[in-house]
Amino acid sequence: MTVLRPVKAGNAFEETVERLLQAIKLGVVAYGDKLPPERELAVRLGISRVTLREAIRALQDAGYLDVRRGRYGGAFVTYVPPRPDAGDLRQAVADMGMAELSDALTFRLAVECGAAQVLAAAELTPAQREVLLRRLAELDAAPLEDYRRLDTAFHLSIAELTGSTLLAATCADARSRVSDLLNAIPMLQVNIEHAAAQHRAIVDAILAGDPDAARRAMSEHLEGTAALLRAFLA
Amino acid sequence: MTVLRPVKAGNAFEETVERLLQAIKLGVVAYGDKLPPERELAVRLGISRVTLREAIRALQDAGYLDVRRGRYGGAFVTYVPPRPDAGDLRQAVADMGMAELSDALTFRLAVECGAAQVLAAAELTPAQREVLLRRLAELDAAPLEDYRRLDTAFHLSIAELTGSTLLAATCADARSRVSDLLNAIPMLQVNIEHAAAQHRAIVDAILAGDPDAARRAMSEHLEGTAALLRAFLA
DNA sequence: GTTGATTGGGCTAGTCTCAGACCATTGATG
DNA sequence: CATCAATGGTCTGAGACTAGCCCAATCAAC
Repeated sequence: MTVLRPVKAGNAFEETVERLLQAIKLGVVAYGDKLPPERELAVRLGISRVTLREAIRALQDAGYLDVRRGRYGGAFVTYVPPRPDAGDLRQAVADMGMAELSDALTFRLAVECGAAQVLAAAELTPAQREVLLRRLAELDAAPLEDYRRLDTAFHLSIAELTGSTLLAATCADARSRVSDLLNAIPMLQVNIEHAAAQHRAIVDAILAGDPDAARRAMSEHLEGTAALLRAFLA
Repeated sequence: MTVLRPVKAGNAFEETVERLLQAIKLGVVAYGDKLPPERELAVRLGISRVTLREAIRALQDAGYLDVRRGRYGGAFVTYVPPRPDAGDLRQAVADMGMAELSDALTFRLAVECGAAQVLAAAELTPAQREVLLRRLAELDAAPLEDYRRLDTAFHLSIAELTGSTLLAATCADARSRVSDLLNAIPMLQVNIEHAAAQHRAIVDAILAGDPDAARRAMSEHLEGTAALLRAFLA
């Protein structure tokens, strides 16, 4: 009875902290950027300013944000992803539990492959093709410290370009469930080159309008990082 | 910025009504069945009994439930899916909006194809194979009034068998977003036979361990119903 | 019948969340 | 240096939601 699951994950405060953390860790707001003004953000998140402020305060205490008052003030992101470390990885997995990890990886595989397939099956406008190619180029040209963020942006673009906000939100959710783990994997040059070739294959298949190839390329790519994860746990 | 979307869709009461309606319309609790006792259900939904009772009361007033007190009492489902009708369909689409409909169809296509692919790529136990075949057989043998419910059960089984509760919940959500529309499509014998062949193809591909074929079969099946929808709107 | 277990019905005190108003700080601009 | 717009900081009263408790109805079992 998967449908009679909890209606809400936690209280508004916890949910908000989680969501802001997601935005920060996925790099939607990069280091040095600031969040939208409280009044605006509260409306977008569908919560009161009081609750939002409590969440921001918690993230400030935890060292993710630096809040400054006055005009041109705001909540600035101070978080930098930790240096990849196999110990952190084991810790992150332990926090999460193997069952939940497996669930998250399966979930991500399914929704991202689904997004790639759907996008490949759609007729893309020149503007959409351009977005995809630009994200790919940015990722290829990325300095190491921006790699994760731009990789995330690339993957999320595929879902967003399908035009389905539900799918985009689901892919963002799936990604954020494994982001701590991905961030803990040491980035080796050989892996990055391997990933670049896979990214290229995904884009080629989408632009060629080949859903099967797109699915296969995305599947190989994600299985690759899943295998890396398992390798570092063994 | 798809990640800074609302934290919650509505208040607890509305969310609960929606969730119970989902369970009823998807046939998770069939006609004549009763919901779990209030105390138990409230815990499972993560809400207070007061809020749950308000939701049940609303569904009772709307004619979906019949609530009886005392031992062996409970909230019994009285809802029967309306007779398919093209007028209802147009109405349902109008209530929903074309953009949201398109979003929901894309979403469903992506997640269900992803689930089929993942399941085909997994090594299934004999028990899992049996569940899949049983659901298929039940659907083939279904009397017309049970068809929708068993069709839903078949589709959800694919997601559940992947072992990912996240994926199962997402597929249930995707299905429920279009269930009103599916229920409004007149069921012609020729369509049911066509669907049966597609269901068979999906199961065959999964049992054969062929993710590409599974994806393709699911995609064709869902595009078929999507095309039916569009046809009835033209 | 009487009993007892199970289930819905209802009340209360306390916490969480909200909307809205007002205050305090900052810094660009004139 | 004075102004002022933008932004975070704070308070309050109202409503939503919760946990926990007890009451009322029903019906199988004895």
